[in-house]
Amino acid sequence: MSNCRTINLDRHARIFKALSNPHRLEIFTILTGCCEPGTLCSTDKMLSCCVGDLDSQLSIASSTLSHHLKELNHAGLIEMQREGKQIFCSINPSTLAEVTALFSTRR
Amino acid sequence: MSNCRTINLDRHARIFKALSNPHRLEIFTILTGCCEPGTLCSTDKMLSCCVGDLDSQLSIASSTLSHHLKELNHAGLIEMQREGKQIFCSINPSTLAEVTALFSTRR
DNA sequence: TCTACAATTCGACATGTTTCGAATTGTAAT
DNA sequence: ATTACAATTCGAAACATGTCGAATTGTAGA
Repeated sequence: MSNCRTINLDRHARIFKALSNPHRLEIFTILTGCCEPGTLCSTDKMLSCCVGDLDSQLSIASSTLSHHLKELNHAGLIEMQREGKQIFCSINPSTLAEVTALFSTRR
Repeated sequence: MSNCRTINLDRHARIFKALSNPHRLEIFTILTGCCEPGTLCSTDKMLSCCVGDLDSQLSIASSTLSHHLKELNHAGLIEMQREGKQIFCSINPSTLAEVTALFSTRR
């Protein structure tokens, strides 16, 4: 029988928790380059930007931003890599695909 | 111009917060009748059940369950209606569609 | 090596969340 | 009315989260 429900429950809950804070959701939204549901806008915008770029858009302390980025990263939603003095953030496409699939199977 | 990002941010964050708790996510999963991502399983299962039905599957105090149901309800994810002594819960299809759309527009 | 810039870690505080048991409300049957 | 069942509300305790400023680490250039 085995409960197929409980297997990914904690993992998925962690992903949703990462998206449950308005600032983190905004970061996620900036990085996906997406605006309104139903629209594919800003297709030509950058899909990766450094921590400072995000900092200038968010009106929170940079230490707070750091904290949020770590949460998104630990949830597997974003990737971060250093380039010189800066650290660039981008969406982790496989996690995004996973969450998308999660919803597309529900009615 | 105008920031199209911030409009639904708080609302969507509230929805994700509702899904960020393993127990609430399990309730949501039970009510969608869905199991694993990528599969459309248990198509013939009930998509609505009463609070007691959920209670028997969750090993938490019924007062805690009540609390979680209220959160899901306030986030717009589920609907609840009394039938005699029982209260039946079901997925709110429009919110589910909204969240699904949210992800299907991101790359 | 000094300096400046980019970003993180640390400590502290206020606030919010999860959980329970006990008491309460609402509904229906005896 | 009384009883029994279904579910919620309440109050309290333990725990987690969001936020900041100050101090720290890491990187590159003068």
